[in-house]
Amino acid sequence: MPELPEVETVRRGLTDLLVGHTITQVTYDWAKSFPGEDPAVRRFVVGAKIVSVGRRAKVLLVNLSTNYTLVIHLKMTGQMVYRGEHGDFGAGHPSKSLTGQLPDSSTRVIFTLDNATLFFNDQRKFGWIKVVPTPAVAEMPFIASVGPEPLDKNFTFEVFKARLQRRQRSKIKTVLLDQTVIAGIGNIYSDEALFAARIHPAAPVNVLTEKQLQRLYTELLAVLRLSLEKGGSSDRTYVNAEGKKGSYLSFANVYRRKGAPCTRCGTPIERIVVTGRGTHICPQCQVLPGTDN
DNA sequence: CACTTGACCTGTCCGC
DNA sequence: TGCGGACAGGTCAAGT
Repeated sequence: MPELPEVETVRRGLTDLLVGHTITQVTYDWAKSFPGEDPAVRRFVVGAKIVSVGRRAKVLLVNLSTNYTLVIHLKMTGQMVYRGEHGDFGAGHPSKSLTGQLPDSSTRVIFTLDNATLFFNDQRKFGWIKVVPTPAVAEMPFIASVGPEPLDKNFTFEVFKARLQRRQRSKIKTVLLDQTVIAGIGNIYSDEALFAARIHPAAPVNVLTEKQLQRLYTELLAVLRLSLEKGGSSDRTYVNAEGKKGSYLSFANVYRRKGAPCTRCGTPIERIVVTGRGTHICPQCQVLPGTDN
């Protein structure tokens, strides 16, 4: 479930650890995870120096000196974990790491660097790495169609409102999860932002008042910023570039708290399904417009 | 076009 | 203890 705060945390970690270092070898054990047969790998990845690490929505962009980019999507269980040449610092901190000795059974791709090793682990194999000429990244369909970054300073309330207006009749949670509307929001932060703004996730956009939209905008940015500060959310498998968990979930009000008392009113949190997604609400604080309970 | 469902995968958890 | 099934949730493709 890496969403914007988790991917951004990984990006920052990789920037500190990788920039300036050279990829000397790449191995992989799952073809859908990495285009190992593509000649571009041998020509433009092996031997390349890492010049910067970027992010767009939930996608990591590792830019290489060859003017190629590793485009990485972690999907639900992907990890990019760095181990220095002195080896396994995760093992010394078992309570803070989800990864012990690497590689392990979830390791899909191994990047050998001049000074270290970088592991792409992905238990469920949904994630992927593509090798793309850097100027072509912007033309990749997902990148070309993705919405604005919510933590950019240009992302004002007016922009937020205008983006939502494209989907007036859709359920607000479904719209928040749509990457072409706003970049980087997934199940955790949509549930948390809607709770904080006291909006029912199944409410259609066009029934929301200006005041509710204002609250949603404010709370959405607040939960993203708080999570970034806490190093993201580690539900099951998420770890940062050093193999360590984030602590945001201990601040979550509804996500994965089914049955626990609402932090605002004490009512037990419920789990419902909205557009096929597990969704967490306080049935007291988040009332669907047009209903009385 | 808007919206929903299924596919992609594996590990965990729950009930019997 | 073992086993079946539900569940986790990001994105794309296919179906209604």
